[in-house]
Amino acid sequence: MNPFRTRPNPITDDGDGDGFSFCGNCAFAGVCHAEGYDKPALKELHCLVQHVGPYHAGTLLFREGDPFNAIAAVRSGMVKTFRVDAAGREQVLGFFLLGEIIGLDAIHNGRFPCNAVALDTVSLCRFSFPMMATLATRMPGLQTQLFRLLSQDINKAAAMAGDFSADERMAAFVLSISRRFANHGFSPNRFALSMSRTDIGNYLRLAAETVSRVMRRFQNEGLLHVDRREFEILDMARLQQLALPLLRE
Amino acid sequence: MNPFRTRPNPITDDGDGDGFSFCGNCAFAGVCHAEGYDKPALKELHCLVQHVGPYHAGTLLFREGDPFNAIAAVRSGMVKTFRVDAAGREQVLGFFLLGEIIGLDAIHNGRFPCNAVALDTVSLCRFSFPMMATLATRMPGLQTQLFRLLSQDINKAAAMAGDFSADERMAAFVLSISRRFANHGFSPNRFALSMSRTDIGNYLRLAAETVSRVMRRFQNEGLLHVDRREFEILDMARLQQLALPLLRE
DNA sequence: CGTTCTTTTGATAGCTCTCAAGTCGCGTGG
DNA sequence: CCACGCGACTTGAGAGCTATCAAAAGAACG
Repeated sequence: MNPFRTRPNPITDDGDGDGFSFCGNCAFAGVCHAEGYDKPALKELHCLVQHVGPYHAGTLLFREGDPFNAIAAVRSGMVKTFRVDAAGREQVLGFFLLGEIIGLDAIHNGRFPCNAVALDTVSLCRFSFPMMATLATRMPGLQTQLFRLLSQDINKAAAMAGDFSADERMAAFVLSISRRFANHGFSPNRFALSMSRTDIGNYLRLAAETVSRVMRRFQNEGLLHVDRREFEILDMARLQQLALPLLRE
Repeated sequence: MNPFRTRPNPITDDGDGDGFSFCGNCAFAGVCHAEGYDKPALKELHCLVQHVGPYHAGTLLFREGDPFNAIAAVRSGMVKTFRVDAAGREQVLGFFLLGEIIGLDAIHNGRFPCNAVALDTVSLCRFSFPMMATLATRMPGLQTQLFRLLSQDINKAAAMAGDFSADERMAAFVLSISRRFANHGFSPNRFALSMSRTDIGNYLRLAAETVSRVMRRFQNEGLLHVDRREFEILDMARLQQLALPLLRE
């Protein structure tokens, strides 16, 4: 049920004859390059990776309160993490794209503070966190990268906590997705999202109707073109200007 | 100027004949107890501590963009971290009380993403972060605690990012302060804050006037008594109920 | 080709902000 | 000791942004 608890598959090669190739997209790629692919420690890092999935859209990857054993990097697809409050309203904490790390917020209590669901077909790289922490002891670069990733998530969460207008939030959201796609060699101007308007709204703390209205206005003003869940950015500069209060990197 | 960059004082005993006594309030206290006070590694941890301060109210401890060298634990007083956006509006990221760790959000970029100011007379324990990371390599308990503290800050920031009413935010704020004081043996029902209404508003993403109005209503409803900056909680249960959507620990 | 979910669009209400004025506390100086 | 002045805080009135409610249009699914 919970792929973070089980060990469904042994490590499998991606089938392209190079077991390391997929790693170029991973948040730990920098560690690998810094250490050099030939070091024994790096082999250990790869040894504790488990490829899990694919999971189809809607699969619950873990549930709030589940014991925390592992973090995971997205190998393909998109993941949404969220909580449901007593009133039944859903709070989306984050969307996770290729290479991004899920589960860092679970370290604190040893339990996941949120649920995670696959938004489309998702494959993950699962890292046992106790093993990773032990390895980080002998691999300072890995420790540093873990600290950085954790620290980065603090900043991401803090950015969302500011009080910004619907326009600012929407612009920042579209830009953030654009940049994260671009980081992996995809077009920064055209991309498809897997989440619903409701998901976007719950993430941005806006009603789904407001998301729809802001998008409409952005289209009317020539900022972007939206066709269902496919986005095209038409005026990157103005989007950046709008998102300025919210984005800083 | 920036106490996080300089080394004003060598370690000094608190004057009570026990150099470790102040540590009971520190976020790293758990590490010390777990490791045992006699271990050499623990001595090293204490060796990299620098007592800095006191700083008087209003002193800028670091500034957005300053290079990051060290984290710090609050030894006495209260600290506010904040950013100022292009429009000149101040966003308060956090208030730091006795024993709480400042600067974890700076690891990511190697620069402080925010400013920090003393709200009253403040003393700190400064920890060189590079040295601490190195030490964490030989001291798994310290590494674990650092991971935990970072992860905790993600959750704190995420909690602030939800869309909650002014009442919920205010109740959660008062309760949070109360609990943090209580953790150090102070009364959970009576405490004095060092920050202004404006600071509270900028932290809770509310106008200062709204903070004032909510407090007035809380007083009228018998939830608490407020005299200038002194607070007394009169109905803990109802406050907790109000804060429920926001607080979870 | 109907069913269902998502998305859009419109009308209205509500929460909080903004602007403005007044009050209070406190330090300064007469 | 008291008057003054400044900053913090409170209180009120009105506006604005976004949420909510409602309904229709559109895509996806079998």
